[in-house]
Amino acid sequence: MNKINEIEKKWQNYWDEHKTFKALNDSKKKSFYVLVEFPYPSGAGLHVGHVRSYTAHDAIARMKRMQGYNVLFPMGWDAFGAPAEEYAIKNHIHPKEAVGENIKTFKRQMKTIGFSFDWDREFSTTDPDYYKWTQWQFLQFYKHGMAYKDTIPVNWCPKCKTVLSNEDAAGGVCERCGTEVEQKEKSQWMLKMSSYAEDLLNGLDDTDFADRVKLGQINWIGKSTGVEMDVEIVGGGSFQIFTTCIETVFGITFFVIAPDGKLIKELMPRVENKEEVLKYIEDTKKKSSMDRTELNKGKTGVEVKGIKAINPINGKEVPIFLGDFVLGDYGTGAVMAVPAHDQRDWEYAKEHNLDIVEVIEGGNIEEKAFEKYDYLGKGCKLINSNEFTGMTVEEAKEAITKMLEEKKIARRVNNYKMRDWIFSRQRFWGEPIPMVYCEHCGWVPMKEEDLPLLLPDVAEYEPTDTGESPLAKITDWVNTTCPNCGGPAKRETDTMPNWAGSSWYFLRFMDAKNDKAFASMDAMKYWKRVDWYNGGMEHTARHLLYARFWVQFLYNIGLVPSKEMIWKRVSHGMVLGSDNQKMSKSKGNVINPDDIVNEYGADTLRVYEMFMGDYTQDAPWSTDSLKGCKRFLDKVTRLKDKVVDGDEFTKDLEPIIHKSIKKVETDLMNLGFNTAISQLMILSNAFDEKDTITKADYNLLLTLLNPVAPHITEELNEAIGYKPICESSWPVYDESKTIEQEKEIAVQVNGKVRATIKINIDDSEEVIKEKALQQENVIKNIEGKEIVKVIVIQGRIVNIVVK
RNA sequence: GCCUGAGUGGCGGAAUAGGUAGACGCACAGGACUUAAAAUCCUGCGAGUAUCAAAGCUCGUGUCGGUUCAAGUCCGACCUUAGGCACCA
Repeated sequence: MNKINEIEKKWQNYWDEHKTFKALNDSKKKSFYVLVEFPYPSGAGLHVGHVRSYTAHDAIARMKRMQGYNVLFPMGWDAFGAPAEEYAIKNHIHPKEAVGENIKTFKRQMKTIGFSFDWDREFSTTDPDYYKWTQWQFLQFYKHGMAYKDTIPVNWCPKCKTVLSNEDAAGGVCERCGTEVEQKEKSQWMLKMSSYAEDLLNGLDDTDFADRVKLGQINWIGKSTGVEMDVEIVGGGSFQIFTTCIETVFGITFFVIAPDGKLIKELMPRVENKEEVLKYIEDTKKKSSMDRTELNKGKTGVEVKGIKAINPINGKEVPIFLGDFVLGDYGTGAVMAVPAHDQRDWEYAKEHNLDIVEVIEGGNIEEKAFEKYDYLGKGCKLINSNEFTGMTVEEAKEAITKMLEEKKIARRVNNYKMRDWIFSRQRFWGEPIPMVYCEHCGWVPMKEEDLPLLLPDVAEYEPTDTGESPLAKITDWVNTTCPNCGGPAKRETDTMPNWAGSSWYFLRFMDAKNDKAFASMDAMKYWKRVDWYNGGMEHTARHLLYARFWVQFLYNIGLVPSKEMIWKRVSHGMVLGSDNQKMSKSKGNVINPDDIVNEYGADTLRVYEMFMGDYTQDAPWSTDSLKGCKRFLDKVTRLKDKVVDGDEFTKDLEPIIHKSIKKVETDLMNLGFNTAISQLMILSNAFDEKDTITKADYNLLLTLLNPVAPHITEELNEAIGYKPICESSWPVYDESKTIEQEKEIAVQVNGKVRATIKINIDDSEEVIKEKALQQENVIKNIEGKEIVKVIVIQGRIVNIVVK
């Protein structure tokens, strides 16, 4: 162990022994809750990317403590999940053990880097004491009608043998293994998240998420406002369609319905070409969602013969088609097709030789559809639309909707892309779903007092070929009695998705040891909310949405104090390899934080990761740059030799000192970590130019640097005989002292800098003007020209406009 | 296709409400100290042009226009690039 590591160890022990970072639930101080996403403890150990965001928020936590806040900065483990299970299958080690080992490694690494977590609140989502409450909350969802079983076509990964949520199957491939996803009918637990769509949208107003985060949420929820319209079928019956472009209703030349929807099943008895239709339905099922969403594959479909629909606006009979571009689970599962004004419909019409009727003028429908993106807001007018002809699109939209509403054949509705949350996984390494199936009573929830429902030890981790969880093989666990009638019953063998445990963990941190409730109302009221939550960009859509949904539900049943429990959400950029590529074993560009700590020390690693660039942006690793940060810390260390007694700041260092306090403080709170460090470098350089500095000067520099480099600063501070920085207060700057008396400003002639002048802060505009006009190079440049005006911006610039 | 970012030296990146573009750091070059190396210190470092040397001058923040006394910053069109969403009616 080198000298640096010894010093770092010394202070880490000091913090441990003194419980320096313990957050109190009964404090009179103002609360401040900083949260970094708890990691999945993978076998690879801590990534330098973790170090970046943890250091950033560690610095904020440390500063806030010094500013007198009771700071909660917790850490835990999101340890359920497929990777641990994959690892178990491969190596025949129980995930519990593998995860336990990984957690040990992560924790050791975090400690050597000196993060100021309150380790007394540590837990893992896999602890029965924790997942007991995850299960308990599931029961609340169930009891309030928010959890239900449904047989639905779901995304099925043939390799992982599991069902994937739409989110996990994004792009038609399994997020985990990249295998193409198939469609399979399965009975699944679902959470009625879609009923919270509007609330989740509105709730964003009660948060301080970064704009790009809010937009991510909004996009994911995917609200569209439109009209639902009834369509009569010739010879009886009707169905509904949803459209956002009711203004094009006169352009309907056919309807398209979803092959996986309910409507076609109802119509089946009347279909003339049953065989053809059934084949198409089967084909659609076989297609993975990859094929189905492939844009350039052409528009397949078959006509549903023997059934015609009536366009409600003009009574015209039009054909009905089956097309797999229409989704059974969005809107009504049926659409009106207006090929003149929708590219998708246009292509379908071309492929199947259907009429194209133009109803909005301004495009060239011979070539392609004239779509809403093209015509909206441009004053385009309707044609071929009876009494609506001549109206602008915007007028017609309203007038047609009104007319249809009056006739009671249409209503204004909203639709959301966000679906209900598929909550079942056919996996072993997850929270067991505390439900029991009884022949007599159906699905019955377990009694709350019987929780937790422990995950049994299994010998085989592989999912069964039928896609059931390995739990299904443990018959003495599966067979149980019905909590309702006492008869024989079977347990649910599916487990919860990985997102479950992470949807409420931030509440548990507020009261981590509570065995009466997931967290007490008092504790939640004291901490109020997560003041600042940081995580990866990849989690800003889903995890955040799930967590917000979970909280809103708990709020609605009176279990949490507010509807939104996360105030500010920011996300960090990735740390890339030095080749500007994502770090990966195969590319050989991975940096192990342990190596850096051993060679350069934790403080250097911390300073470097804060200095490397814009926190919200990706940044490549550079060992050279890291060395530069080591040099900076060495310089700070050497400054100790210049220290002389004195408990006041050196007079002429005062402006830069006060400026530095201000800049470091505001930059840290605005994610400007790199500029905060650069200010500290400037301050050190200013100290270095002096022959001597006072203890007060030095202590100030160390205090400002402490949040980022907590070990070395404590050591140096101790050496000059001051009490530990972690037990001291953050300095307060004096605004009036940040202003420098003398300043150099530029003098421009016609916007071009021609000279600089020194001005005094008290100089009047006249004095400055005069000074500027006396400059040699200014005189040269205005010679023989007429001065139109002289612009003086106090303390900034002089611009002389000449002709 | 839609929605977000981002384009600034050799490199990472600075530039609060438009006001000296390139802070701070890295790399590089020259010098000092040293028997030597490391460490440290000093100087230079956007391009071009001028000069014995300097001052100076011209150009320069992805491209083309515009607004302004003044544009990296504001407006309009576009290009490149990263990410998200995507047959969502």
